[in-house]
Amino acid sequence: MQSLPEISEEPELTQEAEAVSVAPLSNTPAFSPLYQQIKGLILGSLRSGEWKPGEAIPSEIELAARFRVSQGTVRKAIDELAAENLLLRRQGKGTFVATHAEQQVQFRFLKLVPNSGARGSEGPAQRDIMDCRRARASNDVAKALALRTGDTVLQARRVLSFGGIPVILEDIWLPANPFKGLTAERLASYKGPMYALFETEFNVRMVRAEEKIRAIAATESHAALLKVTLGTPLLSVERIAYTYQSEPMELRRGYYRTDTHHYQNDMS
Amino acid sequence: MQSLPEISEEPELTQEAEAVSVAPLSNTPAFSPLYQQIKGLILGSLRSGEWKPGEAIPSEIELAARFRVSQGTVRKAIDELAAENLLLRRQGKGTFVATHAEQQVQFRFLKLVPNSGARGSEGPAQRDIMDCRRARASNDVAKALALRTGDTVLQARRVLSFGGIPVILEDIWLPANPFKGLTAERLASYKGPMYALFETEFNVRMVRAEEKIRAIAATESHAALLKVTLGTPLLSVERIAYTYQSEPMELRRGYYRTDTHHYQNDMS
DNA sequence: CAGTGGTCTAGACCACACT
DNA sequence: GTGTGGTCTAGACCACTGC
Repeated sequence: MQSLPEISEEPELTQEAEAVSVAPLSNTPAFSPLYQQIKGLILGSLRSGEWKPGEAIPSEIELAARFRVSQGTVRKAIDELAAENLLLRRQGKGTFVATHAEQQVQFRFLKLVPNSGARGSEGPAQRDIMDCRRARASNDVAKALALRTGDTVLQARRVLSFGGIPVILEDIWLPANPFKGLTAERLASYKGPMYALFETEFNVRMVRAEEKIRAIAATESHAALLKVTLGTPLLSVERIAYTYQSEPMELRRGYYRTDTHHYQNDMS
Repeated sequence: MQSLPEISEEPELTQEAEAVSVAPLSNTPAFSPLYQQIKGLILGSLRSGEWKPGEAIPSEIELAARFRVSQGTVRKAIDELAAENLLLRRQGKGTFVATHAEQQVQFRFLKLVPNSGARGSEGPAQRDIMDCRRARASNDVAKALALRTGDTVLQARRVLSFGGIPVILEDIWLPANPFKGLTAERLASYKGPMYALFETEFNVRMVRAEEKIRAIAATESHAALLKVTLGTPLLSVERIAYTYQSEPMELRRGYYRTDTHHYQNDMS
């Protein structure tokens, strides 16, 4: 493993640099390229909030000087972070911390689109918060959020409507601690994606998500809120969203009507 | 736009090289970096079958010499093709044309996994071909496959079972021409993924796929073949698979039971 | 104009696989 | 050892943005 050069002028980074570069050069069981170590340092600055979502990070040349590596090495680290949608490169302007509060990526984790229509061709969604209260984590909720059964969680329920038609019913669970002070009123009054609110108000940025999809029959409460008949087939979408690295920060159980919309998944 | 150097020793490539490099250097409306042009040339060789799935392509040094560019430029072109799962890099061995006939990517486009069990923990799938015949393309089938209504297509139906339980019912449509000679017997006797058979027998490699997912109620024929009761909610998965570039080559309508399995989608 | 990211090159060296 | 891909560097130049 190559060692990062010592960075005595950057006291807040020295510790991290030492933490990732310890092993000698040859025959190391876990070889880690320099650019991966740089990537880890940048990730650390993102996690610590040194650069906030939407802001520009230092230029490649500055970062190369700070870490005492070549610009090409910094570039490769940034390339990977940009490929993971954590950073956004803009030629001539700089490199920016990605955010959910952008038009182009309004619904980065919502794959439901109108049937045979261009995405978002029907105007913004109407969001109706039905409920938001503190509760105790059940077994499965605790497991999904890496909490202990009985820990306090925030639980919310909302309906998303498009063109006046209710299409999505969502139950949302959040760990209480990072989201202290979140209320139904705050949720209801916020215009824009919920994940953007999480960023600006609670400094929580969702970076990755896993979804498990099943087909179920609408129960009475589903039917009432989505205005369908009892037993209508619905998509059940269970999503766990993660922050930087792999800390689960949200559990969301969605129920989607698929008469006017469908779940779109492109693979390559 | 930069020009590719002339390659007089490579007659089969000269034409393509000229085709992609015409404009002068400055103020070009459509600037295309050299590595993108190289990527296009490599893609052309893949499409033409110069290198077959599973084979190694020439080394970076050889390709750099052939295209008269530096190794770094070839590397960047290969990097992107590898990121798109068209090539597979193996350190110390070479770069290989990706194939569906590998254990690790057995079901690259099948996202259905057993509930809370490791993927493939239940042994191989049992494939039962129910039908395979020539037919005329209906309106929607023709549109999906970029054919004309009434063109000849091959239509197949099969059931996939895991651990003796039927889980997936699939209707498959293929354009008749590229798959001339495909029979139910050939499908039934082939062990392994269908896409691997397409590669070896028909030189058709599926590279990309789009899926539209809905929840539906099982019809009588669904119920009979999947051994569920009439009206059971099923996932309806309509997939269009594409070959190199963007030619649609397969339409597949799948009906998934989601009692023992679920559709898993990871986003980042 | 200066500053940013983007491309291209050439060379050195490292890690891995096969022989 | 030889050949492959993988990393790192240094420098030159190009394209885009905004002052």
